Amino acid sequence: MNLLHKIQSNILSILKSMYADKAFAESDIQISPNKTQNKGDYTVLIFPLAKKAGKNPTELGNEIQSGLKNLFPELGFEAIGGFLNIVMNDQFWKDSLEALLATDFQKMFPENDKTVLVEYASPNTNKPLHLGHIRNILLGWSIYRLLQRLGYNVVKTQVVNDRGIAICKSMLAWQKYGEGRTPASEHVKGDHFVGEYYVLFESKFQEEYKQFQLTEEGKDCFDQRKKQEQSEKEFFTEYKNQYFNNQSTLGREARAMLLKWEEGDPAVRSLWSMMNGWVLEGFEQTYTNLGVDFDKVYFESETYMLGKQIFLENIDNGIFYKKTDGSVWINLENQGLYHKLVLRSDGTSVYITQDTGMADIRYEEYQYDSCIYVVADEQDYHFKVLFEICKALKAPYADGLHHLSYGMVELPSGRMKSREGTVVDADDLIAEVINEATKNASERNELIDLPQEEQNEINRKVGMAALKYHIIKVNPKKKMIFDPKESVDLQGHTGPYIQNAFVRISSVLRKLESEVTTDFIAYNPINEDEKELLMQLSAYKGVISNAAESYDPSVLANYTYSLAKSFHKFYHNHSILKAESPDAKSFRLSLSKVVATILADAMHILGIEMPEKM
RNA sequence: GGCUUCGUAGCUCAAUUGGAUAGAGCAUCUGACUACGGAUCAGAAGGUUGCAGGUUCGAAUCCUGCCGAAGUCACCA
Repeated sequence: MNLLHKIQSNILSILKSMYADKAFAESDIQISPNKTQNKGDYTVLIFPLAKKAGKNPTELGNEIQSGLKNLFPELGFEAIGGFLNIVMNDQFWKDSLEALLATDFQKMFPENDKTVLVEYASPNTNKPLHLGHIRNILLGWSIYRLLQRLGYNVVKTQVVNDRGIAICKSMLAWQKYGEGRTPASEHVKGDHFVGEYYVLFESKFQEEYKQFQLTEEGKDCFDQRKKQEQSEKEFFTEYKNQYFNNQSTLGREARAMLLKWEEGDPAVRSLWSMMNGWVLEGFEQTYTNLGVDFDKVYFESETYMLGKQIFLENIDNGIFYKKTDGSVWINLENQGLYHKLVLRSDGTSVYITQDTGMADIRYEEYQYDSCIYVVADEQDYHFKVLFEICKALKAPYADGLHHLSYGMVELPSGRMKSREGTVVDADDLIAEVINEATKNASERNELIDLPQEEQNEINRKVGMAALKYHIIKVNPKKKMIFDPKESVDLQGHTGPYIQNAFVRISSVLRKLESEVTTDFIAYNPINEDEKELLMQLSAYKGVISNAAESYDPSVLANYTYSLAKSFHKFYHNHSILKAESPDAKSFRLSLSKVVATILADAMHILGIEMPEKM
């Protein structure tokens, strides 16, 4: 048993013997690292215990202290106010290091037979991926790795929105103006190629709309429908969707195409599958660059009609109700929500219909215990409704559904808007950070002797670490302000800073002629920097479970930085290879090895690779 | 307007889930390579944790009320 744990259970026995009637439990006794200037490595919080015992904290602290002094004469204790500080001895630190050396971090947690689905990415096939997708993807990926580490069987899925009016817009634009061009003929990545036609459609539509505004019809429209005090500009901005749906030629053509698609028209279907193929190929390349993949991909074109049946079957039993116009609803007022439409009056489905059906077929396929939807917080309400619907249906998976809601990514100038062209493209960003890393590498001379291919690989790892770490270090719940300038930073609280700690250790280990041994019995005293490292290393397991259980990879990211920081400090203050004694050398080498192992492991969970040199 | 979330250094983020003197990085200023990699280290400066109450041994964290920001409340996705 670990010494800390032993102290904890002895405090419990002391309390039990003194206050037999109070029912103390081990969980009442909180021991945390001491971060103050006061003497002591760890601190026992006396206040909660004093409250339960009905005793003055100072007195109780002294009582516990004298009890522990007898049991652990080799340790130091100091009771200050409501805190009891403990000074560990060198043996404790050496035992900690040996325990760490013996740990297989891959197997810290026992396997369990539970299955978790993680849904992330989920793009539309009319535009390339952007910065928002990157945050989503990095979150999904690290949650997958975290839960996997906790012993779950994790299935990575995405739902591709590959149908609907938006998709038809780019198809129509290509048909009208594409002149047979392809991604191959233009040497453009498929998703960007199709995205250009989506943008082209929008601009052609805007042209048409502007023309319309100058016609008699347009002017009449403004005069008849404008609200009081509304300017022409304001009116037409607001009226745009109505114009698209009721008057626009392009709008009519796009809707006609959607209708043909739904009827299964062979020409439209083949155009559709060709263009979607281009986009998906482009996505695949971006996923590869981001280092992520999926076990199962669902296409909305195959699932959008699901769910309808479920609602129709549950009208008679009163879960859903039908209005006179034929639309189907559910009343969620008792859950603090509103009435929600689940089927249109014409019998077609809405988004929530499809999501309900999706939850169902996935359950049939995987019998999952839990399903995590990684989706931005603008859809919080949607998921509340969805989960309540599943509960109302008494679905066996209803209690396992979880929305991992994350804040949207904004630029220093505000929210990204495709109309204003302020969307940060994923591929561009990736290229930029790698470029920046390459530029930086060429300014120093560490890689100069390596083959070009190897240099490229290292620069890629460093650039991607900068980008990924910059995003994943922020608490998912919070919206984040993404400054492109800061994202390519390679110094300070960044991914490359952490990689550099690993690189330094790798470099030290390379210089070593013999194996690292664990002969450090005679090493003392353990210095403060070493203690600091050992405390952090011992906390690793707790950090992992904390991050996984709160669905928050940023916990792990920040831990990794703090560990790297402690290492840099240690490295600066103490010589490893030229340590004062063989035992000191072997202690520091062992310590460094564990630091490298944990840094690499933690970063791996976050989807960040470690180079040996940089 | 209803509901939800968020306001911490000039900027971007932390704070062991209610614990001791609120910590990092960037930017600014100063110092450290004849040390195992300076993408590093040490230091200075920077704060009424939006405001006002309350709860208690103790509050950035919990409660109430204001102020401010964002999201959402579609027969959109």
